[in-house]
Amino acid sequence: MRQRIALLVETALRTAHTSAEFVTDPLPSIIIGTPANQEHGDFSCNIAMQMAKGERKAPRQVAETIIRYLGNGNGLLLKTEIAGPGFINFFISPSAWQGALLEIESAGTDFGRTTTGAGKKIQVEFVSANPTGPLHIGHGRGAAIGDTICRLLGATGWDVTREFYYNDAGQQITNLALSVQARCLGIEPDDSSWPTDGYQGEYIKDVARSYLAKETVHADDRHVEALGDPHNLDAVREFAVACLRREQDLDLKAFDVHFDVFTLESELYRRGDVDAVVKSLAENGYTYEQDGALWLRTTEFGDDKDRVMRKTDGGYTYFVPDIAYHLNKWKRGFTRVINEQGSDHHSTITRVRAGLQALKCDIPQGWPEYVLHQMVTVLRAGEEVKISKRAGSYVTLRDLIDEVGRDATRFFFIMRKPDSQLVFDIDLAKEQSPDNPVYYVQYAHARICSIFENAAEKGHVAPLQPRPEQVAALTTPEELQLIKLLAALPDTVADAAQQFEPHRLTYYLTELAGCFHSFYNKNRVIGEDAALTSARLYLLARTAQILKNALTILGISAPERM
RNA sequence: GUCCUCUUAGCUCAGCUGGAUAGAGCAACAGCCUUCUAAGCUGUAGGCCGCAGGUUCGAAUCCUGCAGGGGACGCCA
Repeated sequence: MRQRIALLVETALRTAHTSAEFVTDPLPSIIIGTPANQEHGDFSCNIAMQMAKGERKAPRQVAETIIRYLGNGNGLLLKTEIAGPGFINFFISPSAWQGALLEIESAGTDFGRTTTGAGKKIQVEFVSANPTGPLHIGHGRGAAIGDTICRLLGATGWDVTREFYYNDAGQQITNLALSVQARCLGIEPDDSSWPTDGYQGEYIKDVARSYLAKETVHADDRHVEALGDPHNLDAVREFAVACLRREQDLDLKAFDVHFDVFTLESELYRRGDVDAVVKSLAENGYTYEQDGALWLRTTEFGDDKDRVMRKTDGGYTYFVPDIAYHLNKWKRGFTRVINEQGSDHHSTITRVRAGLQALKCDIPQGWPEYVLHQMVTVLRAGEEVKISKRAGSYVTLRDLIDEVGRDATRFFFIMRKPDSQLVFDIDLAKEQSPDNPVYYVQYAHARICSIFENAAEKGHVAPLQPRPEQVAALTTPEELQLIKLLAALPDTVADAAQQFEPHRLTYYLTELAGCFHSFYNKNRVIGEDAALTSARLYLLARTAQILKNALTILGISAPERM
C-alpha cells in the first residue's frame, strides 16, 4: 500500500515537472510515512516541505500543486488533505482496504514477500564459533539474529548464502587437543602435568572417552574415525574438532538453523590464500618489520595503531586469515556481505576493512557490512545467572532450547534491537500467559483456528472468494484497523530486511495479535447475519494466514491448538 | 586515556533512517466470563526522551561536548 502511494506521488511530481510547475531537479526521494494520529489519515508525505525552499514557495502552496496532479489513484484514495506545516495526508478508501484482503488471499504464503533483492546475491556469515566447546547463550543470540536476517533477506528476494567460518588449527585448538589428550591419559585439571590454558569442562572427558573407544563421528562438514592412540596428537585434534563440530551441528539443528557453506581457517593456509594476501600487502607497501614482527599499517585506514600480522614466533595473528577469507568472499562475487558477530569482536572491523583496502583491489570502503549484537544476561527466578566458564556452569544454547522450547528461544533472542542488551528471562519465556509475547502471538493463531472448528460444526464455511459486497460488510473501526495491519506485512518485512532488524517483525506480530484479540472481544464472529458471519470468517482466515506467514519468516511455528 | 554501543513512564523496551499531541507490555488502580479458548479484553494514572550547545521550517531521531551503564583496547580469536 505504501509503495502504491509513493508511486502516485512520483507520477504526480513528474507530470507537474514536465508541465514546468516545479523547478526542483533532481526531485527529492519520496518518503511515505504513517501518521501517529488517525485523524491525519492512513499515510502522509512531507515532500512539499522538502521542496519548498528550492521552489521558493510556501510548503502548503507546493502541496496544493502536487495534489492537483495527484488524482484519486483509480479509487484508491478517498481524499487527500494538506495539513499542518505542509503535510499531504492520504485517506485510503474503505473499498481499497477491503480489496486488500482479496490480494492477501490470492498471494497466499507469498504475501509478505517482495522482490527488491531479486537476482542479487548476498552472503551472511554468523555464529562462526570455534570448535572448542558447546554453543553458549551469546552464540544463541547470534544464531537467532543471523538466521532471521537470512530469512528476511530471502523473503525480500535475495539469493542468500549462509556461511559458518571457524578456526580448526590455531593455538586454541591445540589447547583443546592437549586437554583431550590429558583426559585420555587420566590427567586431572589439578595435576601438575595438566596443560596450561587447558579446557576443563566435562565435555572434554566425553570426547576422550569416545576417542579411546575408537568411535566415528559425523559432523555436517567432516567425518572422522578415532584412532584411539592418545599419543598421536594430530589424530586427537582431528577427532576432537569433529566431535565438537558435531555437537554444534546438533545444537543448531535443534534451533532450526542451517548453513550452506563451512569455511575452515586451515583451508586458507593450505591453499596459500594467506601467503598471497601477506605478499600483496607487502608489495603495496603497507607492511614493515619491527621488533622481530611484521606489521600492517592499519593506521593508514583509520585504526588507532598499527597491528602485528606475523608474530615473532612466525605465526600469523587471527586477522590475517580473516582478510584472506574476506578477499575470498569478494572473489566469489559477493558484492554484499554481512557479518553477524558479538559486539565484543567489534575491533576486528577496522582491521579487516583496512587490510582489504590495502590490497588495492577495488573493494568498497564500507565492505563488508556488520551487524553486532550486545550481551545477553540470563534471568532465572528473578536472579541473574552468573557465567562461570571454570565451573562449566554457563547456560548453553542446548539447555535453553530444552528448557524453554525452540519457538520461545528464537522469539526472545530477536525481540530486541541487536545493539541493545538483552535480558533473557527464562521464567517468562516458559510462562503460558499473555505476559509472554510468544504465547500471546501464537495463541491468537490458535484461537482463530478454534473459531473455525466451531464454525464448521455450525455449518459455516468462509467463502474462498467472497463477492465484493461480502467484504464490504467489514466496516467497523476494529475491522478496518485489522485489515490495515494485515496489509502492512510486506512493508514491515521489507524494512526489517533492509535494516537487518528482526525485532521489527516481532513487534508487528505483537501488535497484530493484540488487534485481533481486541476485535474478538468486541465482535461476535459467528452470529445471526450469515453474510456478516462469512465476511468476518474471511477476515479471520486472512489474519491467521498473516500470523502464520510472519511467524514462518521468523522460523517460529503457528500452532493450531494450544 | 582511545574506540564502539547504549541512556525514552516505577520496570523491560519500541519509536517506521528529521515530522504533527512521544507509544506498547509489565507493575499500580478501576472494570469485563450463562455466549466462538479469561492463555483474552476495556479504562485510569504515570514523561526535563541523561545534561548542555549546534544544524533547520521542524530534533527523542543528525553534529559537537559532558555525565552514567556495558563492551573492546593482546605478537588471543
